[in-house]
Parts: sequence; C-alpha cells; structure tokens
Amino acid sequence: MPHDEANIAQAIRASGRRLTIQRTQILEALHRLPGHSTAEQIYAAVCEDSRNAEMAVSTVYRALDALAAMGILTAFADNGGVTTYEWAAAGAPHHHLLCECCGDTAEVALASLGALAAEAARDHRFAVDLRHMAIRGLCARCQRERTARA
Amino acid sequence: MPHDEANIAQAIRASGRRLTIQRTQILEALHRLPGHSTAEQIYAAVCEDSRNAEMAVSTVYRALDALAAMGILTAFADNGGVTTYEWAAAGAPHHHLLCECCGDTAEVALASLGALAAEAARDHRFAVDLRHMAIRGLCARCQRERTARA
DNA sequence: ATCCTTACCGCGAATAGTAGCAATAGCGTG
DNA sequence: CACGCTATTGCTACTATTCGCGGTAAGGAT
Ligand SMILES: [Mn+2]
Ligand SMILES: [Mn+2]
Ligand SMILES: [Zn+2]
Ligand SMILES: [Zn+2]
Repeated sequence: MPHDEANIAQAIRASGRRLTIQRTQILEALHRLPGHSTAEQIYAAVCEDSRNAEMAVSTVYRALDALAAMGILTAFADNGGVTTYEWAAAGAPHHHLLCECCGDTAEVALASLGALAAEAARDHRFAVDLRHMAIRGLCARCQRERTARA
Repeated sequence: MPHDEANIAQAIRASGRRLTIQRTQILEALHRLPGHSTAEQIYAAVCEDSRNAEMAVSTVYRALDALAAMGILTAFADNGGVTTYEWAAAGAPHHHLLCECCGDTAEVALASLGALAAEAARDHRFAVDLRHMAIRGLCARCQRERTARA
C-alpha cells in the first residue's frame, strides 16, 4: 500500500524483486495518470516521456502483474475484458459496478460484501478478495430501456 | 431456460435469431459435454462428430455469445481469463469461487448475495447479475500455504 | 414452391495478453 | 569496486477472441 517512491522501492526489493529502470518509469507514469489505467495507456504514457528509452509492451504487462501481486496496485477486468489498474491505496476501498449492456462502470462501496466474505469464509473456508471487486449487471438506464422495449 | 430441443429452437426463433445447422450442432455438442465448457472444447466436440461438416471457430464464439445473451447458457471468465459456458438451467443457481493462486474453481450457492443485490438496487439502482457469478480470492489450501510461508 | 429480407457463415486480419528463450543488469557479498 | 546469481528485459511466436466483409441460407410471406 505505500504510495511514495521510497516505500515502494523498499517493498519491491523486500519481496525479492528488483527495481529496474523500466519499473521506475512505469511507476512514474502511474503517478501521472489519474484513476484507472490499462496496460496500453500506461505503455503510451511511458513512451510519451522523451527521457525514457523504448520499452517492450510485454514488460509493462509483466510489471503491472508484479505490482498487483504485491498489492501496490489493484486490477480488475473491465467490460471489454481489458485489465484495468489503479493504486491500491487510492481513496477509500471500493468496488465496481459494470453494466453488461452499455459497458459503463461505477465506483461504489458496498457494505454487504462483508457478509459475503464472512459466509464464504465460514461455509467454504474461502478468503474473498474484496479489493477492487467487479460486479456485473445492468445500470439504471439500461434497466429502463429494457423494460420500455418489452 | 429451456433445456430441451424444441423449446430452445422456439426461443431462438422468437428472438429474431435463426436456427442454423451450425447452432444445432453446437447445441448437440453442449448436450454431450458435462459441466462447464470453453469455446475451444465445444469446437473440438463439434469437429469430432464425423456427421458434421467443418465449421469455423468464430462461428462457435458467435453462437455461444448469442445463446448466452438469450439466457440459454451462462458464461463466466475462469481464472485463465478463458470464457466458460454452462446450461443456464443446469442444477440449482450457483456461483463460482475462483482461487487467484492455484486457479481452482468451486461451485457454491451463497445466500448473502441476495443482500448484495438488494443493496446495489436500493443504493445505486443497479441490477446485479447473480447468475453464474464469479468471485475471486484464495482457497483454503492456498491460504494455508501462504501463512505457512510467512 | 418461390421470393425477399437479413441474420449468419466462413475467412482472414486485428487485438489483448502470455510464454519461451537468450542476453542483460539489479543487488547482496567479499 | 568487482563478482556472481538470477530476476527481468526484449523479442518473437502463440493463444483466446473479435471484427469486417462478401456470399449463403433461414424462414416469414405471397
Ligand atoms: Mn477503482
Ligand atoms: Mn457453474
Ligand atoms: Zn448500462
Ligand atoms: Zn488455491
């Protein structure tokens, strides 16, 4: 969860990983980008900075994967199936409502997910990953359109 | 939800879609395959049947998509990100617990998802799609391994 | 049975993301 | 600071899935 340079660097090394220039540049790009970003967007942001040498896209995918595995970033698959990243520490813990119809995504905090996690733990000894969870369904607008058409 | 030939055929036509031989063969393959299947597996099953002429893979993807949109099949992205299909009417309504660590998936019924749907509807006018929902986290075994290692 | 509309098919190209591998470069150690 | 181990990179090939297009064939209506 550390959001500042020094702590992130330390966390990366403490986990047996290495702080490469590529990862540094990716983290810088993430600091510049607001909210949710995809690997392609982050790659583009890295390329934009003329001080950076060229980087392979696969490096971005692998770096984001590693940062998410460490809990520094959170990831979720948006409606197009594209993986989307965000600082884990950004704002309050929240979840995503993805409309299957229009593709819209909303950030919300759902209290009843606590009960879900408790039930899964009690009945199935399963530890639900609540961070940045994506829930699919229909947004208000698309529900209206669907009932209007029927 | 119809599981038998005649009802499915009728539902397909009623929705303005067409019951092509390709779709018939895909439905036959689905009847043969047990549990969850991926598009590739269904494609392989269609090809296996020597009575069938060759079919393009993209046709399978499109057919499964259409059948899922009609509610005849349900789909969810398994741990590898591979889309997995199942008869919507098969067994009791259930959900999936996907272990992010070992990739294992378990089928369970979670009562507290009702409260989640209610909360999303009340606070965000969002209709959660509870059918075949996939929840990620850590299975019992992987939790044990993780605490043992720490 | 014949016609007409248009949903659907096959094909080939494009996309997001992963995997394998040899070369490179962090970083803990002496 | 030089050394060695191995995590990581760049590249390329590959997988799962989607998309556009011109041709085909369901199936409702004469
Ligand atoms: Mn978010
Ligand atoms: Mn299932
Ligand atoms: Zn919507
Ligand atoms: Zn597991």
